[in-house]
Amino acid sequence: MPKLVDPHERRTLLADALLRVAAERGLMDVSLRHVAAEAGVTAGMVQHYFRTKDEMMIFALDVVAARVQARLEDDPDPRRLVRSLLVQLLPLDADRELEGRVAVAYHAYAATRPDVAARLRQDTIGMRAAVAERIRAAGHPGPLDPDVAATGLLALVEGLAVHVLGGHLAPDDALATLDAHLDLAFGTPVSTPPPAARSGSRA
Amino acid sequence: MPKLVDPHERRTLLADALLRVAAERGLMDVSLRHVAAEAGVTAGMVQHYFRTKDEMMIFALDVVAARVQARLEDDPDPRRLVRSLLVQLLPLDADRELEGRVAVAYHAYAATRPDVAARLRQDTIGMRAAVAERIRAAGHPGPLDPDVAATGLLALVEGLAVHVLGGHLAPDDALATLDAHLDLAFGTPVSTPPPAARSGSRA
DNA sequence: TCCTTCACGTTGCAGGTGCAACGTAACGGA
DNA sequence: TCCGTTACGTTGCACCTGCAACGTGAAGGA
Repeated sequence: MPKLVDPHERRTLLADALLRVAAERGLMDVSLRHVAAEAGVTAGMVQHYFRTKDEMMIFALDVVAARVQARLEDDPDPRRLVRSLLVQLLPLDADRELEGRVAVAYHAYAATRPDVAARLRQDTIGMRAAVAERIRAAGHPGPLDPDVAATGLLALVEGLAVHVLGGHLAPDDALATLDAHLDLAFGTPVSTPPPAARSGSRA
Repeated sequence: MPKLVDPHERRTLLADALLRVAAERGLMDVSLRHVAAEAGVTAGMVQHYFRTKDEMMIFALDVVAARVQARLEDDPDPRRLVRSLLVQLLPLDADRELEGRVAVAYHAYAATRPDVAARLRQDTIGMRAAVAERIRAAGHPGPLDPDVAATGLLALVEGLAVHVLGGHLAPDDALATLDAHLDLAFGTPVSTPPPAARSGSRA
């Protein structure tokens, strides 16, 4: 065998280019040629590593899912673990913002591609179960059923992410909202720092 | 002047066709020709009523916003009003499911079109202010600051809608989650009906 | 009756799309 | 040294895209 190239590395390189294009110009602008240009390679090479465009899109989704998973460091404290899991789904820094834009784009994309939808669903359901389990493990039952609380937290971060990405909400407010709901989910006393100047009437 | 045609009616007809295409096949499949075919007219007529594709997209967004607004009936009870506002953002029936798919698609689209983003932002901020005001009007302070609660509720329904649309969550569970959080926001006793069989391990 | 004005329909174009087919250079085992 | 395999690069094709340009029929005021 010649050339000895790690295919997975190449595919990951291309997936990164795709994610950059998707985040900056939207999924509608993701084409073989744009991805190739972004990666600095020819369109032919992209075709060499992905037989079809859909295959490339799904691989890119796998890449981000794996990275989110990898960023999770084990924490003995259930609430801290859940919080770190949820916080990294919010677009609080430049990297998460890119991933957030990609996520929104993929949710729209999933509406027409059943296999993409299945992939997203699997991730969501897994996280929900994990969150519910940690809430139960925490021991202090709050006002919410753990399953309801987990469902709510997952949906909440999803919505907060969308609102922050759209510029509807300041990142700090998103974080404060998340923490307040974490308090409720974990049955700890609510300690909402006074919201800065959130009025809603000045726009 | 000949032919006497109501332009707004025609544009709305085309916008409806666009919304159907967007909901069923995704925003990537929204093209002048597809919209025209869905509406049963020629592409030339579409061009006659919208000088550019973007103009058509934004008009369609205005149409749904106006409809959501129009469906709101005044209710003296703050909580009932907020609930009816939020419930209609969930894809609980076929019509709302179409609108939900459109909304997700537009959120992705807004990432690249600043004017679309501005339109969405305006709606979100308006609703947030309205919800916060009603929570305050209700009188029984709950565990959450009204602004935080309003922000949370809006983000929650956004996320719940995404999860229901993706098949990650059953509509009933979404509704139960919303009601539980409404209880918290309005400071009323939590009355979560026992969740049916929400396990998360059966998918 | 004419003739302007509106409401479309038709045609065409330059560019982009996914993808198949084919070419080729280089490495490594035989 | 030969030769098969791998890793690309190149070319081409059928199709779709938004949009401009132009054509046409009818309605209604003059």
